[in-house]
Amino acid sequence: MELSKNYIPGDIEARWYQHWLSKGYFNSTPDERESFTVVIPPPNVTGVLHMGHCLNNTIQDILVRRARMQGKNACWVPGTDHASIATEAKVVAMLRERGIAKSAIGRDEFLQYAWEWKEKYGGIILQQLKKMGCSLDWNRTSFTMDEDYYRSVINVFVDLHKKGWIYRGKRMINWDVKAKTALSDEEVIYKEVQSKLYYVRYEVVDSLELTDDSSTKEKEFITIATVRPETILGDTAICVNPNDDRYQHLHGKYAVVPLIGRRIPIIADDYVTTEFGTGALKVTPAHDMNDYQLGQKYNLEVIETMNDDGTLSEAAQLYIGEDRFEVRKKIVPELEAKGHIVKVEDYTNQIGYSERTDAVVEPRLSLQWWVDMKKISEPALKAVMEGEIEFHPAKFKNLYRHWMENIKDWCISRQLWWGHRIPAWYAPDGTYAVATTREEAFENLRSQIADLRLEDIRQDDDCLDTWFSSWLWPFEVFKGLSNPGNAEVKYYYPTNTLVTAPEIIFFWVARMIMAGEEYMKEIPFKHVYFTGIVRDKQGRKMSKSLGNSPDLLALIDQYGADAVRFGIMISSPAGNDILFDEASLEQGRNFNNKLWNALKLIKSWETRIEKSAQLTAHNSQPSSSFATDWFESRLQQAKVEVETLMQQFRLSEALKVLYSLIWDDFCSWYLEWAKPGFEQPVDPVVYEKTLIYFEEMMQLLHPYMPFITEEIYHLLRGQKEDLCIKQIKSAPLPDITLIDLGLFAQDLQNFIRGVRVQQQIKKSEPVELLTFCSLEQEGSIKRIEALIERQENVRFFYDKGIDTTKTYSFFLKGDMKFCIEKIIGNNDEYKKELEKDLAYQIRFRESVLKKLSNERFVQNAKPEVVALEQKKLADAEARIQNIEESLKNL
RNA sequence: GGGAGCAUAGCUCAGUUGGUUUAGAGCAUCUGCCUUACAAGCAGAGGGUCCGCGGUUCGAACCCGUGUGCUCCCA
Repeated sequence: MELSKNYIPGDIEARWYQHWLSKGYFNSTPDERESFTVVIPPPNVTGVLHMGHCLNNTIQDILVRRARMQGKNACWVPGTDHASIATEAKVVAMLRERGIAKSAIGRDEFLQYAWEWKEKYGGIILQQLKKMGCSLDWNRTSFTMDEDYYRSVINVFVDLHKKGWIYRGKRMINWDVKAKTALSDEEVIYKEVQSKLYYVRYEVVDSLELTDDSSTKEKEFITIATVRPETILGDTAICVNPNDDRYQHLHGKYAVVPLIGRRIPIIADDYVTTEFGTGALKVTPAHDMNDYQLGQKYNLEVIETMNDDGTLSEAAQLYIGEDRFEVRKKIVPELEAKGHIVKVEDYTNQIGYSERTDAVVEPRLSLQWWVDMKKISEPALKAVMEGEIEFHPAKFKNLYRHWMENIKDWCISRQLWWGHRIPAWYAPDGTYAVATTREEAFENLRSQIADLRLEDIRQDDDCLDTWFSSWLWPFEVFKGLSNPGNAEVKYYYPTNTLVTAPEIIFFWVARMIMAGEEYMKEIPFKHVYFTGIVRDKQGRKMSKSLGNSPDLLALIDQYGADAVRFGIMISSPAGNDILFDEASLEQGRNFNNKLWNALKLIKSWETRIEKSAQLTAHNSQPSSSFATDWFESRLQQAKVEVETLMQQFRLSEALKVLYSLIWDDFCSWYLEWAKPGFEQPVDPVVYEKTLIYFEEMMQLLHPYMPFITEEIYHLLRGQKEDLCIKQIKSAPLPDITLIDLGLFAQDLQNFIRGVRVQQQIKKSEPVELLTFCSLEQEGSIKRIEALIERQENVRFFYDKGIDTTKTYSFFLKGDMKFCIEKIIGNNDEYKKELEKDLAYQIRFRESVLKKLSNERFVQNAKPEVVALEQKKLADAEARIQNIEESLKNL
């Protein structure tokens, strides 16, 4: 079969993925083997594959494929997340395009459209994962709104409510006026914006009563600074710092709210900073987080001046029904006209925007459902701090602890329809019951309300935060809650490793641990591997709005999935952000090509295997025997290194080890050493061993680059079994002496090549290598002599002696010395070089001498360290002596 | 304002309990080569105030303090 000039990934990748699927390699059923379970962080049904998924899922696939090759029963569960807010937004937008308003069609019809949308687009991302080669068990594909899953979410709500851990409360929340929904703190993005700071003066009066004293004395004013003048209408106090001398005399007095004339108390609290603005703060408890707290403390009136869509309510008295930002524009001139504006300054501040709709977030009081986190979080903190669950890298433990120790209650209601509807039913008088069914809730309510009819009760319109369903993911994908104690959940849970982004350590990781502890009485996973955030070349986070996120499928088409996987892994240390650069994909493609060409070389040997008896006496060929023995040890060494690095989750470094093993050790050194001479036959032993080495390297590389490795494995010789499931054998201990001898051979060859370049000696011109060493050393050199002689076109001479009238280039290794006579070339340049080296060596010797003559060093340092310094000294002295000799002869 | 992390070659990063480190790798750069697997390649070369300052130590990229810069989280 003719192999193409370069590796072409397209067809090969599609073919192998189909083959693996048809063989069912990715499907897992419980058996007697050790399980290795990974659940995918369920991507949004709205999503398409982006670089973050690529990184995250490549890592999971590497772990899963390796586990599968190590004899474990690997099970990687795919699935998607219903993504309440994002999906609802997509469906609303789709309906709007068709001229349909969500409010016009009602809940049931809306949900029909939503399900349609989900069926049509929800699986796209999973299809894309196949392109990347992800070895997921597709029979297990789950969705957070599957029937059983849905019921489990509801049951958890009912259960936590029964335990008293879920409550209903009016709280200041982040309100998205566009989506008309509450947002969690994490869904708010703060941006720096240019605002105006308005200084507004309020008249001061002595009492709450409307006594007309304006004529008798001069009016007094207090000036506050605000960026939100439209909220003045909801003011219920002015607050100053108790120690602020400017306002001492105003404590206990009242201020008059401009335009509407309401009288509000002037209170003192050290929450107020004297330096900011005028040192006087207007307090609007219904529309500011901090003001709300002040309001609670001083029992202030709460006036909600805003509707859920950001327009002003009747309670505002003015501008009713107009948008908050319109009102801001209008109220300023009116205040100005009435003499209330003192001055206006430019001001830069942080304003919260909705992550989903980009609307300015409005702090708003709302009746929401909450989980009391203090009760449920304790075991989850312990599990991580005591190391039952390991974080990689461990630095995220600190972050986790800080959050868990300062945990706030979790607002779990969302004013949306797409999701798990809150199982609470209300009687007309507002009494409510939480239950799994309407009937159950009705029974409960009827015991409290005499003449209640079933049709009178109404279910809560809101649905639950998406994270309230995904925190059950690691066990509910095995129906751990809907079918408790079933064989699958027993076998697969706890899962082994979770791979996710540090951004969702609180939303998801922490909460999964809580749910696992609460409902399975066991941690959900043993290891959490945090990937970095994928950024662009300039370090900006990849986002749709910046348009800096490359089209992953196009990249796969261009470079191949293996190259993309390589590119993203080679520069991706755990927990560090990765700066995505297409150059690394190119490196991946080049690596593919290197592998392909090594394959071509070895295939070309197939027809040249020497079958006659004279060559089968393998031992009579010391050079190829050395090459195979050396590489065997080198391969074993790398295998051990890879195993160690993988265990530490240092996947990027393990890949670097393999890259260097294959490119440098195998292609650059081994193949050159083992290569037969021009038109020479191939030693069958060398050929056989080369195949074994190549196969083993493909096996080690397979988790990273599954497609090309499988392809090469099959092309090397007609294999019946697939690499995908071939079990990795543990490596015997490598022979370090052999590895060192190989390194020495490489150094020596590099020296010869350097001399050739420097002296402009052509490769075709033979060179004499004068060798000075002991008899014992000569034994070792003999092992590498032939291959160096052939590859570098040199001849070794052991007893020729040196002609002291000539100059030489030399190479020292311990007390061995190798010389090549200087034939031509610029003597001045060579002299300069030698002098530079001499100066360096002398300085180096001095520094070592200084150390060794320091008594305290010799006394305190470990003997090995001292011995090492002594060896350094000896080496330096030998070098100096040789350089001086050479200089003398110049 | 509170907390955390990071700073090593042009870029991305290794550097394990302080001693083969007057510091490594990959990529990029420069020079020479279409050499019988590979120019998506081969052979060579250059490139560093280990962020600044101070301390501990016989010895510091590494430990301690401090300053600066960047990033993130919380408010």
